[in-house]
Amino acid sequence: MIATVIPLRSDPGSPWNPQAQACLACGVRSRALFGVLDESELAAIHHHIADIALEPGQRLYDANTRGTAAFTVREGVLRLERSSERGDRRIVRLAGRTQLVGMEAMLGQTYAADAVACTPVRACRLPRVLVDELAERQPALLRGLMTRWQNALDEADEWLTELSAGSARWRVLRLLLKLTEYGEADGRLWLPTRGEMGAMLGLTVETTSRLVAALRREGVLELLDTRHARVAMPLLAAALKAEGEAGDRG
Amino acid sequence: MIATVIPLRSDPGSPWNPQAQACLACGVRSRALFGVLDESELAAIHHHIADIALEPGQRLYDANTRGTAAFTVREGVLRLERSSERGDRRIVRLAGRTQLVGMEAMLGQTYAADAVACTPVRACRLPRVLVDELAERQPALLRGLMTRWQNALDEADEWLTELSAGSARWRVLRLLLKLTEYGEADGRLWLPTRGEMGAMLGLTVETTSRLVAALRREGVLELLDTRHARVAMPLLAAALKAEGEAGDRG
DNA sequence: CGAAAACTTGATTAGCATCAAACCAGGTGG
DNA sequence: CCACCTGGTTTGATGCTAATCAAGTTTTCG
Repeated sequence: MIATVIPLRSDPGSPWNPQAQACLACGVRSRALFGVLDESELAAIHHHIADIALEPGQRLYDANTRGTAAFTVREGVLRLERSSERGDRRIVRLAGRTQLVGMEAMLGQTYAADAVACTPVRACRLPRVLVDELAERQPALLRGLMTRWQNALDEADEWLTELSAGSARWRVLRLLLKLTEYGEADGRLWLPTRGEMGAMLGLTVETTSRLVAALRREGVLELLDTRHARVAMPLLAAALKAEGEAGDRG
Repeated sequence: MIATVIPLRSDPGSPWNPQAQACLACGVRSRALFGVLDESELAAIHHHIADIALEPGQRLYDANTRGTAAFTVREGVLRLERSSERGDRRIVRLAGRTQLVGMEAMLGQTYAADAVACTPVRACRLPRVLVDELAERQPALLRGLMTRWQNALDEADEWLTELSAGSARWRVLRLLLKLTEYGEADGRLWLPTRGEMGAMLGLTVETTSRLVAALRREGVLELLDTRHARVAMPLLAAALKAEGEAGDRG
C-alpha cells in the first residue's frame, strides 16, 4: 500500500486515550459505523485507528489480498473496481464520505475489488480485531454493519438496472444524477475522467466524451475546471424524463 | 402472496417441538442459515417456520413492501427482479437451493426486489422476530447472516462485470456457466426462457434466441426438453476462451 | 519546454435492436 | 380426438447506436 499514514496527536494529560479524542472530534462520526458508540465506549478503544491519506490513483487495498481492516471514508471519493475475465476493468461502485469499504475483511475474506482513490481521500483504518471485540460488547454495531452491507447491495442493484442498461445517453444522465450524491456543499460536483465514466457505464471513452460534450452544449452540465462541474437539475430531470420516454415508443 | 403454505406435521408424542423435528430433517439444514444451531437450540424455536411452495411465475414477495420474514430456498430457482425507472424489468440475481433471500426484512426495511419463482420452488419462511431472538442467544447466527450479505454482494459484482458487459455471445456463454451452479445432480441444468435470459443479460429475446440456437448448433448446448439442457463443459470453456480473446484484438 | 495523458471530433463499421412473420408445444374446450 | 388458442421460440430483413479507427487538441506535470 502506498498510502500516507498520518500519526494521531496524543494527549498525555487527558483522562481519555488519544484514540477516543480523535474519534470524538471526527466530522463524520455521527454518520459513521462507530456513531453508535458513546464517549466512554470510544475511550475503551485501545487499538490503533490509523488515519490514511491517498492521492488520486493511489490504492487503499487490492482485490484478492487478505485484509485485516475495513475503512471509513472521511473525505473524497473512492472507486471499487474489478477486472473481468476478459481482462477489462469495470468500476462496480463508488464510495464517498461516511461510507464503509472492505467489510469483507471483517469476515476473514480477501478483498473483493480494488479500492482506488478518484480524488484526494482521507480514510480511517478500522482493524478487524477492533470490530470483533466491539461487536461482542456492543451488538448494536453489528446491526450497523449489516445495514451497510444491505446498502451496498442496493447500490449494486441500482448500478445494474440504471447505469448498465438503457441507451448511452440514459446512462450518462443517470451517472450525473448519481454524482450529485458525492457533490460538494454548493452545486459543484466531482466529475470523473471520461475513462472512469466509461468504466462505470460500460461505454468507451469516445462515446462518453461525445455525450458529455452534448450535455454541456445543452446546458445540462457546466464544466468548471477539468475535474469539477455544475449540473442544472431541472434540465437534467427533463432530459432523463425525455430519454426514458424515447425508449418506450414502439 | 399466492403461495401455498404447507402445514407441518406435528408429533405430540415427541419431547421436541414439531418445528425442531422439521428443521432437523431438512435436507439443506447443514448449509442453511440455521445450520449453526444444534438439536437443542432448534428445539427452543417456538415460532412458526412455514414451508412455502411456489409454481413458476408465482411471487414470494414484492419489491417495496414491508416484509417480516426472510426465506431460505430449499428447492428450485428464484429470480430477483427490479424494474428500472425507464420501466423495463431487469433480473438482478438468481437464488437457488440453500440461499437466503429477503434479508433486508431482518433490518426492518422493505424488500429491494420482487422474488419470483422460475421453477417450482420450496422455501422456508423465517420470521424476523425469530431471527432477532436467536441472534441475541446465538451471535454465531449473525456471522452467517453477514457472510450471506457479502456473498450476495460478490454475486452482484460478478453480474455487473461478467453478465452485463462484453459481447452478447460472451454474456450468454457466461450465463450458461452460471446456470451450471443451479444444475441438477447429473449434467442436466435448468434453462430459463429466452425472455428471462434477456432480462438477466440486458439483451432482447431475439438476440438471445439467435445465440442459444447457435450454441446448440455448435454442440455447446444440447436441449433436452424446453426448460432443460445439458452443456458440454469443454466446449463451453473453449468458446469462452475464444470469445475473450476476440475482444482483445485491436 | 517537451512528453504524456486526457479529451475531442470525424469517418466508418460491426453488432445488436427493431420490426415482422412464421413456427411449435402445451393446454382447453367442443 | 381434434381445432384452437396462447405463450414462447425461431428466423429474416432492415436500421440505428455505439465501437472502432484515426487524427488533432488541450491539459498536466516533470
